[in-house]
Amino acid sequence: MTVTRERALSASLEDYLEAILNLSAGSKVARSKDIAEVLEVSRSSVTGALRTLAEKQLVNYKPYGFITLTNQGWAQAEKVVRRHNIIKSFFVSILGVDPTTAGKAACRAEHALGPQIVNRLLHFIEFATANNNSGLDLAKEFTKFCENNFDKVGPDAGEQI
Amino acid sequence: MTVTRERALSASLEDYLEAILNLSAGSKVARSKDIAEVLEVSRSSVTGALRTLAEKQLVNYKPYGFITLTNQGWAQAEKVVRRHNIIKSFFVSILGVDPTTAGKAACRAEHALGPQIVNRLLHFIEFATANNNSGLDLAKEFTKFCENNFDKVGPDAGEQI
DNA sequence: TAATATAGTTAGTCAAGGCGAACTTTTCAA
DNA sequence: TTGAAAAGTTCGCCTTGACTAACTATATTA
Repeated sequence: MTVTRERALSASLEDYLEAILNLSAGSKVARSKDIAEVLEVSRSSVTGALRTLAEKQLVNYKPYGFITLTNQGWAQAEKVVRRHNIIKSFFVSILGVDPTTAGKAACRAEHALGPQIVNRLLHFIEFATANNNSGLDLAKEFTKFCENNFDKVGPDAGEQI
Repeated sequence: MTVTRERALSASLEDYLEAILNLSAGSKVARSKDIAEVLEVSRSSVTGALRTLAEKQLVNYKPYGFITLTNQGWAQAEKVVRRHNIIKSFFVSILGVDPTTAGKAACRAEHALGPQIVNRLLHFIEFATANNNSGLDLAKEFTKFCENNFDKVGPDAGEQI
């Protein structure tokens, strides 16, 4: 049996994969320039990352050619996106954080939280939804609780962390 | 008014500060060797980090001398520790994650989650506690929910993220 | 107190991941 | 169809943060 040693991707490379997947989904083709724009990185940095990802067989890439994800790369990218969505969803729908802040935080946290915790977050969302259906809206209760106890002076007043 | 431009600390430097605070709290003095041990890093890396932190006036450091936190460094370190504890606490007491996994994840996530979200997590813990007192034990309910829906085959079976 | 073990530092190296400037390819409009 | 403009690449450089090996300072103990 041939074992391909695949080391865990760095946060940075995961970001590139994620961006490529998102761009591919949107417009069918991921252009180097757009990746740079999305990740707020120079075009030359993108080239470097693409070379690395190609070495790892995660993207099909030849200079001046099209950029596509390999099957392996697609799978990896989907995992990242999935993690991202679960985390963001938790922030928004349970914690009541605004989508923009939640998205940015998810971007960073998606590289920090392992499968067990992400799974638990997912379950928790499901739990809240189930509870919601059976009468208790957890998110709403929490929001009310925050309003009563912390938000008296205004939205998110008194942040001192 | 003199403004000291203090750039945000890198994750790595935050880790050093945190380790120094924890060691100081435990044994009154943080030794270079112990920092290396805690962070699983070479002694020379510690020296390098201490030099950087000293430049930023966050530690009092002279070669071969004692290592202590400045007031500023102490304040920063406490923020990091506070963030860490809130996040870990959420993982353990709400999500029901084991303390070891939770601690490691908190270590990584504490650099990724901003004040708003950490605050919300803290509030959520308080919310759960308040609810707990008034009859509904959220954490217990969630655990039950997980057991009923996901843990049928064993603890954390079916992790596919 | 001298010898040695331990702690700490220095110097040199490396890899990752960024950048800008200059160059090459491709595209598109006149 | 040709010549700019846009897109992409290459090159050289920088920073961060880690490492090892070799050195120096401090502590300990016989």
